[in-house]
Amino acid sequence: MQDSQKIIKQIGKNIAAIRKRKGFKQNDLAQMCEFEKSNMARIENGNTNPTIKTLIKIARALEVDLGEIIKD
Amino acid sequence: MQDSQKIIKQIGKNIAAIRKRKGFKQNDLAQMCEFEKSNMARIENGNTNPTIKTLIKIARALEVDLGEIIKD
DNA sequence: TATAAAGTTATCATAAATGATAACCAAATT
DNA sequence: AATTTGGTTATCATTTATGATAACTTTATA
Repeated sequence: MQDSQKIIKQIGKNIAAIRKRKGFKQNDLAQMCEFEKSNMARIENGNTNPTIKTLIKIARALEVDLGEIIKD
Repeated sequence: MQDSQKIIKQIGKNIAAIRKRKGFKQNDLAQMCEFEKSNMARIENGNTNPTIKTLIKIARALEVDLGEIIKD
């Protein structure tokens, strides 16, 4: 769906923004979440449809509420 | 992860609560989301790790913000 | 400009979400 | 008790997220 895609893109932007604000590289964050940096890039660019578990891991690594990541 | 599981269970409870409050059956909601009622049961019971797109569809069908669904 | 570092994209394998269908269970109603 | 209705679980197929790896591009820095 086109509208879901917009939200997914926004989530990616949120993650990237928080990550940069906290001074992490994509690779750092990927390692903290125990997944691949290629996956991190896919997520930040909205090129995948992440599971909620993946987003939970990211939120935890960034020490923010899950809501911070999904809000637009 | 065990902690992710708790959040996933909570998300399921949130969905079920909102659905009931709005007077829908699992099957109604499933049809609105254009997926299977078996999948709806899996999600409400926390027996799967839904994608964000799935949760977006549910939030839209229930006419609530995505945040309402993921909050604990 | 060259070199390195960060990010992106591609590819293939594997694990898991969802589709599709059916059977089963629980609760309500007759 | 029987029937119906809503919810749950099981199974198999298909699709897709992610793992794993590598190459490529972009950006920063010497």
